[in-house]
Amino acid sequence: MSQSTNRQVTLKQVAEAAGVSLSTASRALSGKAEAYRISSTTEKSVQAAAKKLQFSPSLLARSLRSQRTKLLGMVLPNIANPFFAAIAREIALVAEENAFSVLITDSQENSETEMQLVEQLRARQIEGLIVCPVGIHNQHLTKIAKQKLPLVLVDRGFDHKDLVTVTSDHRAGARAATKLLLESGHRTIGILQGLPDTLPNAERLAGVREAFAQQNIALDPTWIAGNHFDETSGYQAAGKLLSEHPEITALFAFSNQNAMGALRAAGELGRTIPDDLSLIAFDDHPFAAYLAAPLTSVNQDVGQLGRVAARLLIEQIKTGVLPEVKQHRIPVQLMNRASIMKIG
Amino acid sequence: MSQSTNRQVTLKQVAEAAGVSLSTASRALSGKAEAYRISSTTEKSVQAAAKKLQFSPSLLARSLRSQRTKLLGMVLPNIANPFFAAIAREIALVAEENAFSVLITDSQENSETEMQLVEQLRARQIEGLIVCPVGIHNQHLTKIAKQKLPLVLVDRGFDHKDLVTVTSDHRAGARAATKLLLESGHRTIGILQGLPDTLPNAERLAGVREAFAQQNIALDPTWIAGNHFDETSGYQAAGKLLSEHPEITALFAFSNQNAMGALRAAGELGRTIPDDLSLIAFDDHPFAAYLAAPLTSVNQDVGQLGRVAARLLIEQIKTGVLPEVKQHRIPVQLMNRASIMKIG
DNA sequence: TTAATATGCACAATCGATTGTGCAAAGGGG
DNA sequence: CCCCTTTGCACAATCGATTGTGCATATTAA
Repeated sequence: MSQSTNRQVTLKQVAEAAGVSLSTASRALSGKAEAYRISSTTEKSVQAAAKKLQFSPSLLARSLRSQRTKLLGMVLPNIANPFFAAIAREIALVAEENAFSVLITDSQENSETEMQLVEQLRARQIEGLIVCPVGIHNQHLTKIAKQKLPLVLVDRGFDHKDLVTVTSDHRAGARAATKLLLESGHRTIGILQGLPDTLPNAERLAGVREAFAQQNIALDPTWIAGNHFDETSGYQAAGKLLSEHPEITALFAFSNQNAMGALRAAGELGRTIPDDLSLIAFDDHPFAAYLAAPLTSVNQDVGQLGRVAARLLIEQIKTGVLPEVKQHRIPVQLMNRASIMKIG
Repeated sequence: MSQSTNRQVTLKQVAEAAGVSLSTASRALSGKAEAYRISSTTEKSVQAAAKKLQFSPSLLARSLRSQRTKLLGMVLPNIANPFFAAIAREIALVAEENAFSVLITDSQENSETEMQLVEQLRARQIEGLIVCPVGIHNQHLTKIAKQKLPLVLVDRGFDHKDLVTVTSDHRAGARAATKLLLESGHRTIGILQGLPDTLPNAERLAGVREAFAQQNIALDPTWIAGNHFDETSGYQAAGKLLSEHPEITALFAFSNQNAMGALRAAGELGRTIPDDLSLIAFDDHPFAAYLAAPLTSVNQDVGQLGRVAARLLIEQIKTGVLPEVKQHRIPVQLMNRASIMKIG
């Protein structure tokens, strides 16, 4: 007897099968029998009917009535990027534990698209929103926050005190990485930066500058190149820096994709790592240890990044109030492998 | 004048602001003015009111009434795996183009979890479902299909004629990879397999056997080891094979994670690639070209995998009928790099 | 035996939209 | 000038659940 009903089983059918009213059926199934004085006989017969009919309540209807969708929205610049994918995963898992579902969307690193996606998600009555912003504009996000929709920013934040934000400690990471290069004797260091004007990029640059300042060494602004966190930018910036400044002995890539581009450029220019060129990167990567020169990198704790963000959001939804601490910095870890050579 | 209303703007408010009834407002905003003989004066005043109030219709209410949620469900074994993340991305983008949103969930490679997630998604009244099955059980999926919920399987399918499935041509890929090893002179080849009893694994094994048979060479079953597509399985299987069969000159890893494990094991056993050991892997990877020995691999077309699946699903939803062709095989590509050494 | 309380459940409103139908007022033909 | 058609819009049901309230019947107390 295979049942191939297309149509959903509704509460009404369950109620009829059990010979009770809609309201009684609803209460019997949602554990409110006692509170509404439904006899346990009735309660059980409703439950039996529900089981027999394989009743599964429409979350759509429930959400409309209760004004609670148990839906979370998420906007990422690129789902396929392992870094964001890992964050998405943690968030999805924490959400699942709390009976939330997650609508995951991809802004394609485009601020316009990001805004549209945010609006679409709002139209779906999400209860909370997690965004890894492209990082250029933020009016649409402050607007969301003003309208009291719980919001958490991850990875890329803004210099905005009221927005709940979870980021890695970009500055400390960049400082540590730069310090390592300087202590290894490097004096001319090329910086492959990501998207300018974003907070992570600015903070990483600040970290670099701090490390230089601490050692009383000058940082030449022309050693900085790049305009995106992607492979192409890394490739072009590395090519430019290495040809314009042959004296460069080390590169600091601001993302693992930038590092990939640098590897490609270095290969084409005949410079092998670490012998002819040292390389350090922000963002660890599963394969980093197996590269021709195992890549020394600043490891972001993506798991923690995602979990903290998810918890902050869900807490906000449950309590209805903003967390006291708005800015959360997750420590990073320097993975010292073998892509840096001591010189001098 | 910053408006910080928490409450949603509803159609009712728009109707009142424009001085018309709910039904008129609805029709004026959904382009049905002409069909229902709403004067263009009225139409415009409603639209103006909607704009002024920043009205955005509740998709929840609309969905309940129209029985169309514009929601897709997706279940992946591991969102953080770049392979699945890339598929997810393509699907999300195609969905977006067609005004669908996607609920993405993570089964954690667990068949039980997968079934639960499928049920949860159904409760949300999704209009279609894409699953990359863990691959062990399929009753819950055939049941879905029987109930006429559009369903597409990606990557891992089942030997089930009625389920719409999009997979890489595992068999041809494995055959090509094996053929390459054999033609390079390797005769003792270790196979690092993935999850046994799954279709991709079975098909890849079949491809391996075909290649051996074509060259009239015997394949010793004890050369096959491994029980998962993850790094640990690759590590353990490689360790086992290399110690039990020191005569092995080449490994064929059935996933890039298996390959990572193999790299680790080989490193610990002091065998360098490709000099002391050749390696080929299923699944390309962004970093594969930069490994110590640039990894020769069978490249799956993840973009195509995702796009074809998404289109098949949406087509199914729109037309209401199953596609004529149910089994779709996406060609794979052999990326010949430098992890294989010719011998003999 | 009667009034007061407790028990058990149904009625109906509601969430926010969509849509079939009905009823006025305006316009046109004879 | 009257009847009929068209124009323009409102009323009310509906999707599938949740929930406040009200009304019987059963039980207990006096």
